[in-house]
Amino acid sequence: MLPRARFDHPAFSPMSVVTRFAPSPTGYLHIGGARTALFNWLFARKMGGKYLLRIEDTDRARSTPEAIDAILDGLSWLDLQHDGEITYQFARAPRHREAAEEMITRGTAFRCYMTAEEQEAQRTQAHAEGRAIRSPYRDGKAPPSSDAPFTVRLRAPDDGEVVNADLIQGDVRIKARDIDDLVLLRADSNPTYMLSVVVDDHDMGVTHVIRGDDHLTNAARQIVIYRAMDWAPPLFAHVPLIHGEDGKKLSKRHGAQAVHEWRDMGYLPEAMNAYLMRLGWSPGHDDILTKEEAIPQFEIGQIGKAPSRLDFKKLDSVNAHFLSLADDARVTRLVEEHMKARGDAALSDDSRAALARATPVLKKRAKTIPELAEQARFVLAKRPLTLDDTAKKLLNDDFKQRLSRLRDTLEKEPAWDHVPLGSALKAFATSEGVGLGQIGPGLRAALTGGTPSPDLGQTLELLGREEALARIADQV
RNA sequence: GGCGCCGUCGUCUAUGGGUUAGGAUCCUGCGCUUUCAACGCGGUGAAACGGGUUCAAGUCCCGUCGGCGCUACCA
Repeated sequence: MLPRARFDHPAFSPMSVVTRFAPSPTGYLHIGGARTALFNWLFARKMGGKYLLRIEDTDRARSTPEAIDAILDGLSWLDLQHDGEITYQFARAPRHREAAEEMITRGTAFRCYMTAEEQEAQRTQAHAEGRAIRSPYRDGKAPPSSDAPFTVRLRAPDDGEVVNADLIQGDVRIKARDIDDLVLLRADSNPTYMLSVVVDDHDMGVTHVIRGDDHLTNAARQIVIYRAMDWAPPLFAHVPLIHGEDGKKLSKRHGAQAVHEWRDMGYLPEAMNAYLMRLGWSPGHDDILTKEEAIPQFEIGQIGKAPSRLDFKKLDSVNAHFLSLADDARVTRLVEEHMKARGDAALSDDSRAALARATPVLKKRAKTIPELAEQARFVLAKRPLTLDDTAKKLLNDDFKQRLSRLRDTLEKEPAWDHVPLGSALKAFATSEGVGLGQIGPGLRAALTGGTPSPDLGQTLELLGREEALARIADQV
């Protein structure tokens, strides 16, 4: 069992900050969850505190080991390492029951013997009266029989209001009449989410609960549970949700929601982090920053209250930024993996080397890995090249004469480097009495068959002397 | 239905009552130029609506509209 909390007083020092990310393993790591994890991680690092991970698997029917792996995978891809051991919530059910029992003893919770029908009737009545549901057993009404099944319910406050001084949303006040006698222990004696979160957050010493604002109204109900146990509640920060490009709640039809899908689409984890952190949060000046750069600047109070939308175009540009900065060998590997995943034949050693040579140039020009793979086609193409229609037109008989002369010039080039090669091209154009516009497109057609490629000097260099000259020779 | 939260360019956002409402991205014009990009310089584009408080409101208050959440023996 975990040690009891040592943070029963809100006057903790910054060093004692404890945050947590608490996903339920019923699917993949959602990008909204990823951002929540990021915010928790950022805040803990900023404060020199701890960032904990808890798997909320109390829903036995919907929780799966595969989902746990997927979530752990996603978090590790994003390099969001948690401190300490992972807490599995279901394993702590005995402790949760113990807390429920304690509340019964304290008189802040009670056994409720309502049948499903009675409950439905109560619900209807509460609905009609515009208030939350209350149990007839809350004040000690005798059970219908000694062996009647029961749930354990929280005894909601009779009057007053509960105030959550939310770090993002400001003071949120809920009146007592709107707080229900919620179920703490089910009839099978398993704890509900509402009980488990409170007990676990308390026992784990969580000081700041940063989560999606779908939990905003739950905070008030949870505060009541803290009071029922005579525990000091943590500080809450409810982050607005992320919506799809159409402004609607994220759902299946928006496509990619899981982080592994973004990885497969060729986005870099550092780009995902940079993009996600700026959804709802702004440091004021910098637009693109790594999570390490964000640590000192991170402020919960700077998180906006309005939901934000996904914008793939913006993500693309953020990804382009990090792609151009990424390590060459890593990018090359990612491109290879992408080509393999899309079903291409494995690269020969020569092709792999050619790709590796091209990566430093190409990574500056591409937004994503698939796009880079597309731009690398010209290096990987095998002779004789297949020409597209434009290339065929460019390579007419007249031009072939000129191409032949260019080849002779190029052959004499001592250094096969893009700078002198570029100069040689200009000098050749001058000697032919034409502009580069009369040379470039045709040469490129011969060199690539029509697919896009970088600057011609670069293209020649990346192809290598032998291959470049051979491709030209193929066309004259 | 009840309760709660939200509402600045298309999008992400800055703006602690007084600004020509700033930046990024997208779109777009021009430049560079051998394609495509990249890059450089410009441009279009915003305070949901209506009241009020105030000398002064995007900023404070109220209402309307719109979006979202909770209202489960899901989390």
